[in-house]
Amino acid sequence: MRKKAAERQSDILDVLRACEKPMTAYKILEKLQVDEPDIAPPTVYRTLLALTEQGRAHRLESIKAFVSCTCDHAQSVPVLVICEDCGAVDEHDGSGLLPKLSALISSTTFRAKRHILEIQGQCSACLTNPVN
Amino acid sequence: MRKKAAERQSDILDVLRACEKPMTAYKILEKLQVDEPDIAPPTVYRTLLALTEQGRAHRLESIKAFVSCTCDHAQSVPVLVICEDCGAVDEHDGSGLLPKLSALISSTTFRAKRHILEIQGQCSACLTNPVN
DNA sequence: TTGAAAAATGTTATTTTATAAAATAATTAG
DNA sequence: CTAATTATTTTATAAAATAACATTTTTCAA
Repeated sequence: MRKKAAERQSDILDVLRACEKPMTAYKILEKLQVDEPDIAPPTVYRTLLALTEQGRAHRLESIKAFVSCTCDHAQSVPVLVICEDCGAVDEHDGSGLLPKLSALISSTTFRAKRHILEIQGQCSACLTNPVN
Repeated sequence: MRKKAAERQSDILDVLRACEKPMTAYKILEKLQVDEPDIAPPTVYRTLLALTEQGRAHRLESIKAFVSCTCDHAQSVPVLVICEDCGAVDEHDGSGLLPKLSALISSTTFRAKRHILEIQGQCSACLTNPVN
């Protein structure tokens, strides 16, 4: 019995939500394989592609991992703040940056399709409690 | 006879500059192997790490490739604009975005170490001349 | 209905990207 | 010098991603 795409998508979102930290595609695969041992990488990648296109999940390009979206899925400029120490990720809406961003590149009349904004550093918890 | 790190770094920068488009680590490796057939991936990755830490090259996280820096190497916020069609990359200085960016995340007192700003879309040349 | 075409999903195998660990060479302090 | 340290290379493998093909499901015209 095969699953519908929508069901796979919510399965994967459940996995992402169950773990507060970002997960790699292969970590997600492992979790899914507990119940369905025959799932293979392309299934996970295809589903993650659909989820990110819908804005229901985000791909953290700089660390090759995924998180579920915690903001408005329709937002165009997610800003993903990643703690290098504990791995926690916080999401913000960066739409307010768009005017400045387009001003930066306006001279080249570039048509922007996707904005990738990731900030790496230390979160307040890890700054307070350096051992982690 | 082995090469000094500085020499490797300028070799790789030369390779990057010779090709205006971004190059993957393995493409760079191929070019280096023309002259030095025994070079292996770790040498390339180690050198690229040094170059990116110095700000003399940038890693395009969203396309897993590298370009030489064309702006001020000391700048803290490179904005890399990537054309999805022709692959060309343009670099801008995004330091002006810092106030707004930190305002976005100030509530969490996050200590930012690295800003990743990449914009994907179509450059003016590809918009004008759709076939590419 | 039904079965041919299209769309969605699954499977196998491979490619691409990246790094761990061990080996070797160079450098430096005593 | 030469032992200890550091830097670099080499070998091997791990991790991430996708191509190509196979199968199943759905759709919809006849």
